[in-house]
Amino acid sequence: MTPTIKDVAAYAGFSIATVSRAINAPHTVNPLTLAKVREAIAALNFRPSPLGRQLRSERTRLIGVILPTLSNPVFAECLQGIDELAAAQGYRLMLMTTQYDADRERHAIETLREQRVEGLILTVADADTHPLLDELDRDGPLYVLMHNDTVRRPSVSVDNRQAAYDGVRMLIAHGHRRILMLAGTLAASDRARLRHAGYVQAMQQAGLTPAPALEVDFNAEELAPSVLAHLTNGAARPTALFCSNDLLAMVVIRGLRRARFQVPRDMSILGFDGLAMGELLAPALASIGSPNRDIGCAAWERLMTRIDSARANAAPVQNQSLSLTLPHTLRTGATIAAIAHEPAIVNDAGSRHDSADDAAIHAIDALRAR
Amino acid sequence: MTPTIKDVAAYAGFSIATVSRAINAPHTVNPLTLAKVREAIAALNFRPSPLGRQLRSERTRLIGVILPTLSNPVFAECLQGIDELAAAQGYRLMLMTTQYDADRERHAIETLREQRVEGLILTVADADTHPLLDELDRDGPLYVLMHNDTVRRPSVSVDNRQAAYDGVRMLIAHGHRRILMLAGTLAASDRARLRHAGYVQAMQQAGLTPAPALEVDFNAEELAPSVLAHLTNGAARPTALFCSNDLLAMVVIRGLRRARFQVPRDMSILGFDGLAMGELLAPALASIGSPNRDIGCAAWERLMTRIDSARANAAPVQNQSLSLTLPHTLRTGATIAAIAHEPAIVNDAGSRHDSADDAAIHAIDALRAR
DNA sequence: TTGAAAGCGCTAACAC
DNA sequence: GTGTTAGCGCTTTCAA
Repeated sequence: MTPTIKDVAAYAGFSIATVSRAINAPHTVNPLTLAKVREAIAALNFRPSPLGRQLRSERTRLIGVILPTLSNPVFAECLQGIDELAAAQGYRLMLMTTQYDADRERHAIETLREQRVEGLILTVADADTHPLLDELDRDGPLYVLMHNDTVRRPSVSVDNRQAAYDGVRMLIAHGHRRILMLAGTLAASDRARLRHAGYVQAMQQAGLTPAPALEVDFNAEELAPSVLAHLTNGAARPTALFCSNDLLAMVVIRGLRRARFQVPRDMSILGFDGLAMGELLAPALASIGSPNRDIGCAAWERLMTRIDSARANAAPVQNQSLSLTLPHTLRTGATIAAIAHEPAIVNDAGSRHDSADDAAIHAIDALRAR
Repeated sequence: MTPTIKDVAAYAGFSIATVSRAINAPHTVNPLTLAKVREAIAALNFRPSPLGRQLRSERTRLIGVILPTLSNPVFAECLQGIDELAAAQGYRLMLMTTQYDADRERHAIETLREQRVEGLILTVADADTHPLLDELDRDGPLYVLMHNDTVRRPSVSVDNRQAAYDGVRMLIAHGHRRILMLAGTLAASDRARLRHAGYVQAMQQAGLTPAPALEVDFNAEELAPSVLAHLTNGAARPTALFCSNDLLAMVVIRGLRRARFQVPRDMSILGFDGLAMGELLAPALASIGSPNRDIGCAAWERLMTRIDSARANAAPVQNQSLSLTLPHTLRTGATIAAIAHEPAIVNDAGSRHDSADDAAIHAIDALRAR
């Protein structure tokens, strides 16, 4: 069916070795021979099978990518970055998604390992306590985590604790004092934990009382009554919500709206992820931005570094820390309103500002200068 | 490094043939032997290399997926559907993106073909006039197109012309008479062409004058002044815009907003794609929905059918048409306002409705009954 | 029931 | 500069 190197050799009248050389080291064969071989290749529309090649050389030029889902643009953006570099460097990508399911994570790793991927780029729910990763450390292919925020393993992410801290400080700078954190059903993830820690830190530092993260069902059409009660009832209701991701923020905004709550007049909202989509909302979603594409690219580069050094010598590169932290951004948006009736807790005891955006910008400047 | 079948054989004290049989046809080996082999496999943490296996059996269980981009959730959703089925059926996916670039399309096909994928699922800019697809028809792997709306090739999509027609009729039913179609920079795609054809048909049928599609730069922060002029100037300005996709619609809404145009009061907007995200906007985006996930799944199933029948006998299945059309939906949203000052052109000369949504629902019923 | 051996497509020694 | 040959990990006759 598909022509093999043998067919080419027969057609050209040379041995398969010569054909192989003509393909892989053209300068070592007679130009005339080369021409004939090339003609044969063209005539037969031959393309070398990577299978035989890989079998021989132990190099597959294959990288596995394991993501929780592609429904969240965060991961799609990462993948986009990875794909760009992979294509440019002649690697192929094998993709599997897990929906955060442990069984599927295991299955994906098994499958990709069977395929002899040279490396793995992945995002898991909780990196620290992940037994599969220990396995990989021992004898699996090299890997780099994306988004998982841990110093214990090779990873690329933003500083989730710091980012959440910055974001919540911004809310506080806008005069908010009753700030609640909302988390998706994946409250157990390392990121969610760290984001909550940042929230707690910012609150305490401002002399405010942090609360446990409120879990919200992501996929529900409406906000659960119990959640809505938390958000809207009584005088002690929060004036601002820190949502652990943008998709969640959008769902919450819709839920509030249906409950006749206006954003940001009745409730300020801060998301996390900095989805491009958020800027198209009205009001534009305020969010802590994570450079998803860059995270993908950085993960790729880390992985390549690891692979190259593993190939060169057995000693892994130890002069760089395992985890790489990329800078986050604070995207001010129109979903945050300043609370006027209480004095804002901002260090620069300067002038009051007219618009929420002005205040936000100053708040950020203050944070950045920190 | 990684254990091979030989290591297992040596460890278990049998030949590699027996090990192979123990793995692939357990019932043909002595239970005692089987147990020993399995023990060896477990002890060495052996997993058969698909490379050797594929080399032998000519089956890679590998499917290539080629998409323009993952930044548009439309494609991410398709991929999600494909991935689900692939995982369930023990296939692996190799992904490449093209950014609609012809060179990259060619390169992707070459690469995947080299990898000996058993099939290809892809979306191209324009399927009808695509030379690479002719090549695939001749001697490439089997393929199925997604989203490309053509009867000439194996494909899965919605009926773009009909969908656009339905959508524009809905706008007309809301009393709009000056309706403009906006297209992204990819106005040359088969889909864009058909959507415009549907628009033209709906307009003409209502005795209105269709206009050429107005091209809008997708990535620009602001709408181009020339575009804005078209949309906002004079008494003849359009009252409704049919955007050839949701992302474009969102960009347009933002641009209009910046120009102090309110949606839907000053301009009604209808998108195309039915992105889940659109429902979270405020106002929720009206859109012609395409079942992206299902399109991915259907493409998968078509491909499997083609592969299976190709394997069974050389004769391809001819009793099903090449292209499969999936039903679209009309998602009414708050971005469409009824125009009160002109009588709505609706067949049911019944009662006037209070809200735009009511009118829309009736309009759809009317269309559906057609 | 098990083993020996051939061969899938290719690369890389080594010989000529 | 070119050919011969071994072997990558596996499946699959064919014999025993």
